[in-house]
Amino acid sequence: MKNTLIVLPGPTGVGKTDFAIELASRLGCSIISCDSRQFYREMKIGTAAPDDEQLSKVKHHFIGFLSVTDYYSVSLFERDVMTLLPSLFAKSPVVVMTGGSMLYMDAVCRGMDDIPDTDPAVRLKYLEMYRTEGIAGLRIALKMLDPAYYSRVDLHNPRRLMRALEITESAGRPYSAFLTSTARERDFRVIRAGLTRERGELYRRIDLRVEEMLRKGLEAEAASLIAFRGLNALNTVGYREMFSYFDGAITLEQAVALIRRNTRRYARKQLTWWNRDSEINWFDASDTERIISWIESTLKL
RNA sequence: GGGGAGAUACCAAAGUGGCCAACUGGGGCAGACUGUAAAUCUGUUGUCUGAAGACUUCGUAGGUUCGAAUCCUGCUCUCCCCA
Repeated sequence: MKNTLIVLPGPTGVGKTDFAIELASRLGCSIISCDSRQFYREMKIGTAAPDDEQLSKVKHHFIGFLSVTDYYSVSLFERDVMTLLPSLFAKSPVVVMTGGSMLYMDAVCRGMDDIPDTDPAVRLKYLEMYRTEGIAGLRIALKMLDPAYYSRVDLHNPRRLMRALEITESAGRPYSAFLTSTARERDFRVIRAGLTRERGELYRRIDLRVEEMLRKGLEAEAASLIAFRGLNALNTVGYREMFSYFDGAITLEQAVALIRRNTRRYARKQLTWWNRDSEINWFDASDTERIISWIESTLKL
């Protein structure tokens, strides 16, 4: 049997963690977590990271291996997973990967193009340009430096514009020149079983999970991280809302309502992303046996 | 009991004779996405339609007018003040 990565995408709160543990236990393999916020060890509660009991059942990788102050990125994740996988496949012909970070998942399954690192000073330069000249300034600059990308980028999105500009300037070549839009060859097979649920059911589970986070001490966890609120890792549902509660801008009740709402939105966004991935076979997450039997029969093919 | 204010689409809230199917915000729904991605951004939101367009809306029942969410009258309800 060819080495196979069993990928389980699914919206937040759908029940990926439990299912992945069940599956990996049966297959006797370990789990690669693909959740860009569960990477951080200081953010266990708000990201609903697997707890000690769950972690003791199956070996997990990429849970809590970073500090919020560490720099990390999609391409580093791709590199780290590619480095780790051979050793995992040496122990088992299958490996389970689950999580909610769409781009990170794609990076592992299809690869990211090689794009050079940027000079932080260049990023600051364009951030400053955005502040002083607004989106229009970024557009003018991009139109000049990378007309090809300009013609297809979302011209309303400052992040995308600044990113393209900083790459172009740092590398001395247009950003678009680095984009190949071809999937990278992998020496293992990838099969995808998407976990979803009926929308109302998913929303109910999200609400319950937010309640559980509060019981487990989300407020205290967020409070302990308030000094790091400016870091990217903390620009995360569950923490942002708590910070504005600490600021006195909203009540705790409002913060909780916002966390629920923003989590639902995130779930929808995830579904939108995966919607265009025709290689995902979708299942109702409650159909554990059905999913497992599909995976087992697919592995034999 | 007396006086005043108001009832607008899922919610809030503009509109005070034609440019109104109705500003705007929220929410909902949909979409984009190549190292900030749980981020960042976009569209749409009365009904039917692919669209042009048609049809039904602004508490309710009438009326005035070529024409009403906008003016008049009755009714219902809500809020505030005085008793």
